[in-house]
Amino acid sequence: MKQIAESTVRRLSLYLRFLEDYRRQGLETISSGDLASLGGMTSAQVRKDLSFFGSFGTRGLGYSVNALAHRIREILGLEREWQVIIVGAGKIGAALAQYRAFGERGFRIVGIYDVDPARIGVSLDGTIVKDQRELDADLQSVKPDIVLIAVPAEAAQPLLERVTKAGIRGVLNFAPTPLHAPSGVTLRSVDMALELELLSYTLTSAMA
Amino acid sequence: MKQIAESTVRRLSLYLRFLEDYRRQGLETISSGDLASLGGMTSAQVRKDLSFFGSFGTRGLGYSVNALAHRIREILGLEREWQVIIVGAGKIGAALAQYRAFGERGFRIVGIYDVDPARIGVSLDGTIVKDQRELDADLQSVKPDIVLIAVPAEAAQPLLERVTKAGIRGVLNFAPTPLHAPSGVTLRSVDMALELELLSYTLTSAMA
DNA sequence: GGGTGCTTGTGAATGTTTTCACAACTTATT
DNA sequence: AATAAGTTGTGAAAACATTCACAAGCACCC
Repeated sequence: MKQIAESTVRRLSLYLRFLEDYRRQGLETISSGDLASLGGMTSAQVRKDLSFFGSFGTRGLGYSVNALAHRIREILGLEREWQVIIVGAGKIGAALAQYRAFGERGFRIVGIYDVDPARIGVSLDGTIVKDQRELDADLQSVKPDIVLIAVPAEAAQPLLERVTKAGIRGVLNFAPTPLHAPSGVTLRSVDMALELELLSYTLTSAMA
Repeated sequence: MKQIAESTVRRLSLYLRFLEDYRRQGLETISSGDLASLGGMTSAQVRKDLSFFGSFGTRGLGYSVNALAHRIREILGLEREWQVIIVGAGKIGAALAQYRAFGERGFRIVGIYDVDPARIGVSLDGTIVKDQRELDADLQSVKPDIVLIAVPAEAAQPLLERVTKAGIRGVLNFAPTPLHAPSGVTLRSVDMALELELLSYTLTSAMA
């Protein structure tokens, strides 16, 4: 299949949330215009996004809320469960461990690791923090799908190399530093400081 | 000035980090090629990004590390201090309160608020969590520049309306829900669940 | 069963971002 | 002073993403 733009996939995730809202409200159909006004985009954009994956709607009527939600979940790979481990049990790691939105989407936290003896053994939302020396063995035995990096910036790149050598293919990095992953590994970064800088830029430009 | 693409500004933030690394290493000049290989982009991209804001380099030599870093800090609005408050003192709010990377960039946390009596009065990284009923008064007196939203999803939109009515122009939202801001307000969202879904999509497509 | 109103799906047009490619300029060298 | 090596800045081209605009299709009603 042709390469789909990240912006399209990002919107697909939003559509899914709106569909789930609609379902909770007991509504059975939704139009591209409804989705667009919820998400602040145009209806043409919604239809074009969906058209990359097929034709799911009914002309004159719109989309079946259930059918479209199911199809988007399939596209995004959310019909399965993903095994996730967190490395770093500081404040950010702890926040991730108890983050409800992950579990609701099928991301199951199966392990948390740290190097600090003061953190090892502590329970974070029901999961005991393990010694990071057990990480390699656990990567072999548990074979998680995704690793969340929540360690200090300087420890992030070595950790990335360690987990990719162990066969991990998906990494979400929360350390505020750009990382380089080998090809075949999908790396995304959530950089909160950078987001704040973007805000700073926009506020500064708006004032000038 | 012409509208600058968000992707360009995002890269500018990255360049600034690389420049700071270079400065720490005592290097005085850097080429677009150096910046590009650090950030995984092309040298033409780097030069084009910078060209939107002027000509800062010397042909044959490259860019002065100090001068370029200073200029990017100016562009991003990082030469001043920003007063930031956090609403929501749960795990995410607490993680944000102690996040070192904010302070290093001139974002100063001047208040944290929550509605939960169990959290009010607690010190988070030196700042005492205040009762959210004091928020409106403090917005008037402290006049912070930026609000970080770290409340549950269902409380996020009402809170956004409350702070924008009080004159807040910049908001960074961490609740996993799309928000709608009035025009004139800059809203950005960090949606960790959505990032994981993007990862899920890429991993799923790569397998197929 | 035909008409009306609404909504999709999609080529074409437009707008935006990235990449290319090279003249122009700087420094270093002989 | 002339040459060589290196790097910027930038128009033009290419690639990519969004918006337009409308034929096609479906549901509902009379």
